Amino acid sequence: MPSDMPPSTPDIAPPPPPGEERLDIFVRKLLSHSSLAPDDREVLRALPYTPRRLDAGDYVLREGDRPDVCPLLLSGFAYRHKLAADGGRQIVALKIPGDPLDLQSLFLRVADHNLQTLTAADLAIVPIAALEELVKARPAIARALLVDILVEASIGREWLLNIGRRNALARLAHFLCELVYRLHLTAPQPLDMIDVPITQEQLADLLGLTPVHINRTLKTLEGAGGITRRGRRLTIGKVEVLHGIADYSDIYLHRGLQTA
Amino acid sequence: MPSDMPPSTPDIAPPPPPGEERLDIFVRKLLSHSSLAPDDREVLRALPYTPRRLDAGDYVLREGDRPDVCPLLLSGFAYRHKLAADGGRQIVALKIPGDPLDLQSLFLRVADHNLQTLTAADLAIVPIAALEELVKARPAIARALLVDILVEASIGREWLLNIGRRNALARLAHFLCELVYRLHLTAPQPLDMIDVPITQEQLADLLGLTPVHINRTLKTLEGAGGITRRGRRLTIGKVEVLHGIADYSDIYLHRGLQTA
DNA sequence: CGTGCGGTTGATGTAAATCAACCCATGTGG
DNA sequence: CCACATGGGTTGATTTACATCAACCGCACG
Repeated sequence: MPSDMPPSTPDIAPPPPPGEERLDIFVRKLLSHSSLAPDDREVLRALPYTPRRLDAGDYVLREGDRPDVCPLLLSGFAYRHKLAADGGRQIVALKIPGDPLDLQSLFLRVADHNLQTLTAADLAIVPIAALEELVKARPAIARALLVDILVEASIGREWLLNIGRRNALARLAHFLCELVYRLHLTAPQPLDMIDVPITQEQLADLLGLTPVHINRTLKTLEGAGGITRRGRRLTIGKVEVLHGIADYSDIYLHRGLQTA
Repeated sequence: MPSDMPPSTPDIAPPPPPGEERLDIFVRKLLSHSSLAPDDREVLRALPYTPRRLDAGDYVLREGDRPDVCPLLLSGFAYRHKLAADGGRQIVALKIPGDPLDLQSLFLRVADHNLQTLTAADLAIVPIAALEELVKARPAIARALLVDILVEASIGREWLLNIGRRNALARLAHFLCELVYRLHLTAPQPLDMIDVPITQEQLADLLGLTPVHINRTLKTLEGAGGITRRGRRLTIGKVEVLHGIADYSDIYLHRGLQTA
């Protein structure tokens, strides 16, 4: 049953790094917006956890759950989503490698949304007690985790603008831009040709559109040179092109040591 | 210049309570989602602040600002908004009496959105130092403030669902429902006939629609019995009607002592 | 007593939804 | 190894919810 080649969605996750450095990507994510002293980083990397491998589409958390652990996303993608009464679905957040998946459950009793993997994914399940201890003992770490929460909220506000006020083409380009920039946060090397392992239906749920319309919009975006597609594979081409179409500015990501 | 009768928008704010109990509504807001010991409440109520009266439409904060104080909203309404390149505007949060307006600036250096009053409003400007001291000395207060941030984020996710996946009528009804419930948090008495002091253009920017379409949607919502209008005055009638139209559930508000 | 902002209304336009096929790759079971 | 099922993806025809454009109205206030 545990297979390195998950069936449906192509596994874009890089192979899990060897040995004891697996939480490093999480630390790098925090460093993208907060500064942490070397010993703080060390303590974070030494957090106890149990690894967990999920297939594409597995649920991490369901609305109404009362979770008691804190999962970190080490590889693969995941997303939060909510359902309307008529069956409509809205993806309200996309999580990438390095992101903590459920900090809020440390403080809110019941989950207000669903959390599902987009691709096969590796999680690190951290016991809450360990995290709480760190938060108590290490103000800088507590602050970094809080900033991470605030940045996710800021991204949510930008999504509201995107969905509420931009047309399909700009919406799509904006999302792809954001994806490039966010992936760049934990991957210092230049990221030009990014493979986006997302289905057209998922893109639709993410952007408040229809799969059919996503299909057509992808085509015109390809015509404009922003992306290239071969079969089911969507890769980002010229980020500058997306920029122009998307009216993109990344201050809302609060990159760099933006901590006040 | 300081006048008790602001010019343009009708002042829905109740007259500021007398004497030293002005921060009480802020404490009640926190108590709506967190439990605080009597002495914690007392300390909060005793926070130092300078009162500030704003007219409708005044800016509290602009995108790019580096604020160094923490304003609380004691009376009146305010909202956060972001602008698109084509001039489109999206309101991304509505703040009601009792809400802290800018906790995030304690932790993020630059503001990622604009913050503007909707009506005339009374603020309490709390020096950051005082708040930081409380947060350090009182874990329960720190936790309550964090939960407040998390609940706002949860509301933002619900707005994404609302704007991304519901039609104009449901969207409008959902927003009005939320408003009733949130006002109820700090006002224990039953709230049936609520006056909503919001312009149709602002409603449009809030829901990702056009003023014209808001106008027509209001008319059909009135026809359905959800609201009543006399001239420029919009008041909420039957909340149950709105419920039915809006597909509303309030778990996302995390009411009650939901702290984990 | 104008002036202006916000509201109202109708006519028209259009971006995106819906409906309905059909295609193609992959996986599966006979 | 083929038959078939399945889940995306693609494409065209049609519909529709909402936007846009353009008046006009009416209260508030200066």
